[in-house]
Amino acid sequence: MNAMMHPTTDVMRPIELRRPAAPLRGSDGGTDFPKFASTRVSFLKDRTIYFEGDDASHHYRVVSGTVRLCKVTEDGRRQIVAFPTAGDCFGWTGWDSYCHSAEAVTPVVLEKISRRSIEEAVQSNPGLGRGVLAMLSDQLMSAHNHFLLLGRMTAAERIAAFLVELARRQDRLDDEGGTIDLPMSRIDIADYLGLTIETVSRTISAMKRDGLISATALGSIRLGRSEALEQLALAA
Amino acid sequence: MNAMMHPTTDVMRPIELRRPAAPLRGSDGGTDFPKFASTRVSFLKDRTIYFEGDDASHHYRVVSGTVRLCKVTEDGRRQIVAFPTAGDCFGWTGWDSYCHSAEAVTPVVLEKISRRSIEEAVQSNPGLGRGVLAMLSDQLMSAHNHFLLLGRMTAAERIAAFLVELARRQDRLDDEGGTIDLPMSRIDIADYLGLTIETVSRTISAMKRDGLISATALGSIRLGRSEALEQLALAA
DNA sequence: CGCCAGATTGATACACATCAATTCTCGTGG
DNA sequence: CCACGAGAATTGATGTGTATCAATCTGGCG
Repeated sequence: MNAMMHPTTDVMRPIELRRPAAPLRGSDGGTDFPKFASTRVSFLKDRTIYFEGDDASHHYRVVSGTVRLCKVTEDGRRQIVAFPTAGDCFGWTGWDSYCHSAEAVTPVVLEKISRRSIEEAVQSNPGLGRGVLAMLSDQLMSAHNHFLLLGRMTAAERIAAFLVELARRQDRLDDEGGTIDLPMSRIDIADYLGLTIETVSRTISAMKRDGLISATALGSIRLGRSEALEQLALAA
Repeated sequence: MNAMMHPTTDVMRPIELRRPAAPLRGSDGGTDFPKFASTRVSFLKDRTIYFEGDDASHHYRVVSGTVRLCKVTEDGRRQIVAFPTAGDCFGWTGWDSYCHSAEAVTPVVLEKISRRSIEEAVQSNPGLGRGVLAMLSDQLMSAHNHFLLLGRMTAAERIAAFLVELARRQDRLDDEGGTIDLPMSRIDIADYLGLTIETVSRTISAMKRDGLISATALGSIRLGRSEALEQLALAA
């Protein structure tokens, strides 16, 4: 387990498609994060949005698509920290540089907000700060839940928790037999859950055998009796 | 691994020793968290400060001692989320109730700040919000680092990272042969690092054999050649 | 001095990692 | 439209790091 497991290198530089600014947009899904003046940018699948260590000049909000935030050790071990999707924010930091990299899992469209403009806006309008605060609090809480997953849950429980989380975020938890999207690869899932691809694959296969889930195509999964999954995911 | 590992139940109710309020205190260690009007409270070792699910009415700042923040599953598996010490804050949440419990590892003295007073203060003085923001950002970054530890590091690496973290927080990293405090039990360490007591114990013993560390008494450890430890802890 | 919770150490089990083929998927070009 | 190729996913065989079970040891305290 010690040595490198799935080295993931990425030497592609982001390509930014500058679009006309669309300041103070209306409200689409996600949290009630305040609306700042923003620029639209797009990234192709697997392109890097920023690298760990880059100057943390901007904050992002996902308009569409899925992003992955990664930390990588010197010897190539990778841990995915979050999968922001439509409505989610990322790239906020109290430091000068990002402490993880951000990559496009699917083609993505983002709102890019300069750090300075946020700081100025918050300065002049304290109410805005609350939105940022709420966002950070939520992310911290999710992080703490993920601690429990990474530190104390079995492979099956991690997968179940992951699927339930996805279903919830896609509003498909209550749909019986609802089909959820799995936009990311097995490697991404493994690196998010602290497992290997093989274990992820085997566990998903076992769940299919047991009738917990079924799949038509790769990249989507149907939940059969989601209660059983929630049971496994157990939460607190 | 599935079933309960080290069930930890705590049915003690907090005992609060109300002291004269000491509002707007001077600056002692830790981050530059703004000073709000606060009440001093003390807790004996192993007393619970609040339970997960309790009404999140207050925010805390550690004056002295060490606290542990815990999440526990139904079947008794526990994950410690952080060990706040002097200067650190905890208990902030965007929700109505706490999403983890807080317990005194050692006897502790805390500053207790009502949630409302923070919100009012931030409302009237936007500058204060920045301090809270910085605190949350820092905690989120630590959380992401801990992801890497829980998801991708070996037992030896986790212990090394833990000791280096402690040494750094106690400003003993550069002291050659500096002695650091280990105020928490092996169980606490295990539940923080996602291991078992036995593995923690074995790993520490091995490190002693290898001359990485040495110990005079339980509860304190001397680092012999901290570079080797930092090497193991590898970070990003 | 003897008790007892916590820590250490030992023997063994097992969940997941690792190594190694196969088999799918899906984009591409004939 | 189908054959082809390549990367991704699955499946199998085996290894190993850590959990589990079980004593034994240690150190603080009445």
